[in-house]
Amino acid sequence: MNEEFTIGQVAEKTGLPIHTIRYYEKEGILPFIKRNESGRRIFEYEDIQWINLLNCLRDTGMPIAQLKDYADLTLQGDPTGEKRLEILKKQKEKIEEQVNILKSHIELLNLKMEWYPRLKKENIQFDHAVKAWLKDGKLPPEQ
Amino acid sequence: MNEEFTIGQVAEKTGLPIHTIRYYEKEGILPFIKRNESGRRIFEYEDIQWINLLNCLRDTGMPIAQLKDYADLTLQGDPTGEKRLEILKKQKEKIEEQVNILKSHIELLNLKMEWYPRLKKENIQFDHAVKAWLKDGKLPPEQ
DNA sequence: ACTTGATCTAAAGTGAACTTTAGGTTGTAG
DNA sequence: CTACAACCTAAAGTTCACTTTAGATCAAGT
Repeated sequence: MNEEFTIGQVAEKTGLPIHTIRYYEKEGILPFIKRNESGRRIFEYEDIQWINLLNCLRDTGMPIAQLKDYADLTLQGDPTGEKRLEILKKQKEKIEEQVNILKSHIELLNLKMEWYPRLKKENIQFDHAVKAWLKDGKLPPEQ
Repeated sequence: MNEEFTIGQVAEKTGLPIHTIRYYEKEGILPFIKRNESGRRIFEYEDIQWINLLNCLRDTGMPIAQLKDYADLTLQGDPTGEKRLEILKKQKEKIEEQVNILKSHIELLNLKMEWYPRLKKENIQFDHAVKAWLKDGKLPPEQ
């Protein structure tokens, strides 16, 4: 219980390089980390969870400056919960939208591949005209 | 039909700065753009769709070099459809996972906020111990 | 005590992705 | 015919997010 970790262990668990963890602390987005008597960083399990959240937000394009805002809110404690919730929800919606864009491109590619043999046989291009035929997403019957 | 656009119009429609569009072309990730007699770029509707896909992939962390690979596959035409599909699916799965991570953090925050008044009243910290009680995600009955 | 590996700080360096600058061409409106 | 906005290239500059370097301290094993 209340396990403690060194920076090296945290690097391994989170996939972040040691130097990046120190850099993040300097930027103020790891505001909870304690030190021992000789100045070495001590991480707890919650710090690892926090770093995982940072990783997630970074990987989806949130800049450090915004992470800093989020960290500052978190430092202000529970009363800022609603604001933080808002930020996370917005980010979630943003990346859900990206998922939808990707889905539609995936569908288009699938459609193209389904059409490809037919198009080749009939020597036509998969272009806007063809896409227009495809409103229902099905191949018309072969002539 | 078969509408054509200038770089300025495309910039407006896609949200990318004009200079970035030119930069993207130089990097080889806009391989379909034609020119008029005097060397100006001519964009079609499909080019705008392509840029939207690029934007989506970039916004979710795909580097230019990988976009270049994807563009090269696309240039090779329909036979590389499966490969491209694989790339898009992988990216989609990657960002769906990020959505899940965010969801779990959002839930935790919601939980904290639900608990906050109780914790304050009983003067306890929302910490590991508390989280341990919460396996079922519900508040225990008030004592 | 001595070596070795992990940690520390401060500061300089790097790579990717733009962004700006400089100087030139084009095309439409007055 | 001239102004002026929109376009062009090539090249230098900037920003962000690390990453590396240099030099010091600490902790465990022999």
